Amino acid sequence: MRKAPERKSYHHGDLRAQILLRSAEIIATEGIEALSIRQVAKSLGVSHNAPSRHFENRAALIQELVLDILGRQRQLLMGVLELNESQPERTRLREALRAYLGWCDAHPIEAQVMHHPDVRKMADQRIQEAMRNWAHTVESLLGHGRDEKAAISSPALHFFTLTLGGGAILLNPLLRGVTAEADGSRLIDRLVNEAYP
Amino acid sequence: MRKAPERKSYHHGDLRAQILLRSAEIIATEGIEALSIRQVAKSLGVSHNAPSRHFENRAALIQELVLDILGRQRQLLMGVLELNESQPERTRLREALRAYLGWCDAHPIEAQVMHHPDVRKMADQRIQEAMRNWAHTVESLLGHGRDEKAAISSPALHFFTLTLGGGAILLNPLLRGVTAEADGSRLIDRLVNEAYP
DNA sequence: TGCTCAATGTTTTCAGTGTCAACATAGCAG
DNA sequence: CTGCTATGTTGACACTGAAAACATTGAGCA
Repeated sequence: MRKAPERKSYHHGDLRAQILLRSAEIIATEGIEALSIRQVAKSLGVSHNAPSRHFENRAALIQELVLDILGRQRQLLMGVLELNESQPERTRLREALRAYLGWCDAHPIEAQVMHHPDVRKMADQRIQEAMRNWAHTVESLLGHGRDEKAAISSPALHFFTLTLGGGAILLNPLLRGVTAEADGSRLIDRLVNEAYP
Repeated sequence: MRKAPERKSYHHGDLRAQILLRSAEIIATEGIEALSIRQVAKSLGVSHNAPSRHFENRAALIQELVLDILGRQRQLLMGVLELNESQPERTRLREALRAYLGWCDAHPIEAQVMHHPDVRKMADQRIQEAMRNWAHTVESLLGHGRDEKAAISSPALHFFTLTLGGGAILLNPLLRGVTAEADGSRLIDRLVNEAYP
């Protein structure tokens, strides 16, 4: 039994997973821009270039993390969908918005990840598909079967506006300062009440 | 007669202004993350460290540019305010939202600047004041005298949500792709109609 | 068993970044 | 004219991501 930080076995065996874990930690605490491949490698006791065997470049690593975050967001929405299945549409939307904003408040940095420049530019197939799934979930929330080709429905579009706008206010200290509403849950209440009164 | 990009006069005389101009160009075309102090210096035919005499660090330079952008956004809103002074409140909000989203569509990168990580963190006095002025303008649009201390009014908060949410959809290729609404002005129409029907 | 080879890590190198400190020049104030 | 200060230059440092060449390992195969 060797000591904890050892791992002198050349082949780490678990490096890819470890990189993802550590990177997720850093993103969640310091934001994407603080994520440095070299630093992650160092903190895992591995050479600075080892990660390149598992992720072609920095963007590829970030993308993997973003996919995970999008997946969890979708899980959240689907949970709300199930919980309020028997409720009227407006109630479902209201609770979904509240849930989303609550999640933003609880995971501020991860919630921002979608809007990060490094991510916004990603044209990758899997990311786009994840986004479409997100939309699909919302349309389900509205009881529509989402037609993949057709433009998004108006209630869903409006719901998107409200989630993204609310999230932006909640998560941007500059914007939030303007509202002069210090308490997070109070701000969320107001946002939700204005959105679906 | 030396070559064209001359200016060998050691003292450039106008460097600060030139830096701001060139930086604004770069930001507007390639985004903030593409802005490199060294590159700007080089393109102005000046040593890599010359800008440091005018801007303490990169953040200080960016801040100056952001202040300018925020100022122009506010001008835009105030223009709408004047144009629709005699209109009912709902019409004014509607036109203000349309103007804002139109501006986002026309200046996509600058419109994003507020949400950039480098900017979001800025706690500087002048930035915060600029944001408050922005809010103040919106409250004026609503005919309220804005009380500096009090929390933002609900219609203004909702207006913020709609602008920021609409902007996010409009400006994020990922999100915009989900709407399956290719045409910008058509998307804006739908957003505005949903927001203030 | 022993060999080979692909997967995985390491080392080295390069170009680019922001920032700091030391130095150079110019132009203005006395 | 003299010096001082604002402004530019040069050089160095510590980072970063990326690519190329090299090393080790273990798994599959003869």
